Amino acid sequence: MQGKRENFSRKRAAILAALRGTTQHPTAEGVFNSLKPQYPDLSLATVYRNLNRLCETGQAASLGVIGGYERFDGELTPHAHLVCAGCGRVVDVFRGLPGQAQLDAVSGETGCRVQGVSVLYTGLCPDCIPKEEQDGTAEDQL
Amino acid sequence: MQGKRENFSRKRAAILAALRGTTQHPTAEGVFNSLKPQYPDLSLATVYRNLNRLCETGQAASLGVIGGYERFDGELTPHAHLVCAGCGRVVDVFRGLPGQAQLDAVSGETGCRVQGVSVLYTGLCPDCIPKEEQDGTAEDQL
DNA sequence: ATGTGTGCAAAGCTTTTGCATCATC
DNA sequence: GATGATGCAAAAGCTTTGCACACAT
Repeated sequence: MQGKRENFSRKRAAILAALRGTTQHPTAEGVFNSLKPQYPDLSLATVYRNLNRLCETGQAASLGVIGGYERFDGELTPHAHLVCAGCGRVVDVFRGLPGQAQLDAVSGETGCRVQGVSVLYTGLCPDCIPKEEQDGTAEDQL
Repeated sequence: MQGKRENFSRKRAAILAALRGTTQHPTAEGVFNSLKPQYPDLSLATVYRNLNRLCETGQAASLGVIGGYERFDGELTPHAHLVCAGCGRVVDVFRGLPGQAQLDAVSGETGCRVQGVSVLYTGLCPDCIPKEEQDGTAEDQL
């Protein structure tokens, strides 16, 4: 009642803010956990509902299912991602996207109208490279 | 008794053959359905088990989860894919992969050791382009 | 005989949904 | 009051797993 409209849903705004405030590409449960302290009555269903809604309205994006969980992203600039095989972390990659020439090549090869691309690299993040180099100690750390 | 070993598992061989004999990137259930007539006692669990095993042993590949289902591929040549937004079909794309220069750029930008890439285009296949152009009739055909 | 592969059914897990309630305007 | 958002719990849906039995060498 401050004269300003409450932004419709405080929790939806918080979910979007949580997404924008991290580069971790969290899962629904990750978002839920990060918000739970501040919103003790938050429900996982609400997080799912709003995450989907934010994606539909173009305010957020989904990376798709990685390792069994759908991961979400608040960064709207076109970019690729790299999943670390060691720790599962997902890092942003701004240089690994196909250029217009490649999109044209795809159109030409397939006869399809290309609308978008999603590029997912696999590799080892800087933290996990040394672990891998020592030996096979880097099996399963979260 | 033919002197030759039975290839260990006839059903596993059939599953791999089914994968290699199509460019449809089927789901587990798709493989199951295509083999069921010939192997009436085939179980979906067997398909899942062998599909996973074939991927682990490098004889097949997984495209990841697309539209809720994991899709599999018997084509081992590195290539990208395009998912048609109209009909859901997945078509092979052999020209849309990042080159070594891009991989190096990713390494340089992120400090990660790049091991692989998976590229997924979105668009409209030749069959669905006209449908889209007429009007919005192309909502939900399988 | 021994080790694998398989069918069946149950369990697992993430995500969605129904419904009653609560908040917002 | 009407519309939209939420919590809770149940349902849904794909995939995995346990176990007993069958098959291959």
